[in-house]
Amino acid sequence: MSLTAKPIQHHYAYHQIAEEIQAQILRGDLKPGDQLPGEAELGTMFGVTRSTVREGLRQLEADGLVHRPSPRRLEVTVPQADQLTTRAGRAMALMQVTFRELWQVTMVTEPLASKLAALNATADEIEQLQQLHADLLAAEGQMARTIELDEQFHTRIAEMGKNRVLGLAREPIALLLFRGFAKIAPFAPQFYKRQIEAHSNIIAALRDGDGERAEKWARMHIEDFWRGAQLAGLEDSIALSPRAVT
Amino acid sequence: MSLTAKPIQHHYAYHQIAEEIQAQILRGDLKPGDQLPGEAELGTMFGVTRSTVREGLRQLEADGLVHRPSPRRLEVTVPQADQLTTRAGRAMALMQVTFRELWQVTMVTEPLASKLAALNATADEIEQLQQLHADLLAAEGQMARTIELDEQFHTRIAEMGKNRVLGLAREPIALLLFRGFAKIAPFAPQFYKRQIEAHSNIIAALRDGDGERAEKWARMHIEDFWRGAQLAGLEDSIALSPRAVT
DNA sequence: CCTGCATTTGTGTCAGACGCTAAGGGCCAA
DNA sequence: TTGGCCCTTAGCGTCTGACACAAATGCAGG
Repeated sequence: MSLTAKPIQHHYAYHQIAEEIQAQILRGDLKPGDQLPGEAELGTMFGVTRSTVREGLRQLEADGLVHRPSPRRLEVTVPQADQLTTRAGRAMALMQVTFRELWQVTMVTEPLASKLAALNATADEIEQLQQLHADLLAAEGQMARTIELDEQFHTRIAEMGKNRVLGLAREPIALLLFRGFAKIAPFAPQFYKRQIEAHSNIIAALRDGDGERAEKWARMHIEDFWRGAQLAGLEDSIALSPRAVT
Repeated sequence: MSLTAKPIQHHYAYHQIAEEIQAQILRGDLKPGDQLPGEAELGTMFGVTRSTVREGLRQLEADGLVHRPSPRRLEVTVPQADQLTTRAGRAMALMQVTFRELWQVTMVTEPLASKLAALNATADEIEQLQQLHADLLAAEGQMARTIELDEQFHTRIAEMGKNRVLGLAREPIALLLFRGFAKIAPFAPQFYKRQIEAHSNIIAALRDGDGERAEKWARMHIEDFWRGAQLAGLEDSIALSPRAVT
């Protein structure tokens, strides 16, 4: 009944080249930092023209598997998180995801991040977070700045949890959701205060290495956000006009 | 103290072209399904050669913003989830993430998926899930098949939750983690049974629309997985040799 | 009206060329 | 000897022009 028709990809030369180099990177034959031969040389190696090689390279470049520190050097690189973040963010924007969807996921990612941070953060990291919090205090009332610092605060906590998977997964989501604060703030000025209170309590919990408490306050913090969204009537509205992702 | 140096991107022509078209897509001027002009025409429009246009297009193609249904047609498309999944999976593999990292995140995503599924699934969807479960029963002892069906089972549940953000975020993670079952199974043959039990209970909870129970069983299911990983001594081992991601 | 063929159009790839800049090497001075 | 400067040059970004092949189109014939 279900015929899995998988149209064989055309074997375009440029595609094959990208594929081959990618394979060598994933296989470990090429390691991050390694420098690749020049385009001309690659051309002769693969038996194609430089133009063809270049098209393949553009694809690898877009994939984030290689990059050019300078136009002269072409080296292997490990995909950067922010690149994936942008891509995922763009996808979500184009999918027109709602605040509800973003919030539901954030309700589990941020508490987890806080819990992990409480268990793994160094005193030094907590100090830096405290500094960030001080900046937030100083920015009370300035919406754009507040949003930016809030993003940073949460990202920092996620980093402190020492879980790269969580970092990768939550970043684009948090970015989109927190940015929605811009639409919420006008309806709920008191949230500035509640945000500060929550952040303070999270920091305190981190200091005590109290995972549960950190988790709890993070959850309350995100719940607050939802109440704000409800006040603003944004629950099922689209989180972001795609243009803003750029 | 912190100097935010942002290296001005060189304004390579091919890059500008990709950027410009991308902007028009994100802005909504170009909608998914729209067909773009031929390469030659684009060339004259932007005042560059066809080669240059082509390099830009390769980048957009890799970004998943355009694709060719047939070599003759070039149309705008919304990024496909599986494409993002591959990319994220590749990144995690290259980062050499550990089972612990994957598991920690899965411990919150899968229960959430189950809960949402319980609240949003249609009877029809549950029926399909039941079918999948039957296949799993039939595959007892066959590891590769079991892993495949398990992946499908969880992905299906996530879809039933009607949260695209969660779907996007969890897919690459679940893929890597569940694939690790291959290394665990030999140490813990009893997990086949426990898996089936958990899946049965999740389905039952979905039938009753009981979010809490679905969540609880999902959590127990993933916890089981961790016990298996511990038996196999895999907690902090790298989840996957990058090659397997291809 | 539909079918089959011829035509046309656009892609994938090739070959060759040119300006410009960054990388690398040699030279001079400290 | 070592450090800094200049110069050469290799390599990138872009362009021009071309050709084969396949898909889309138009046309003729049944």
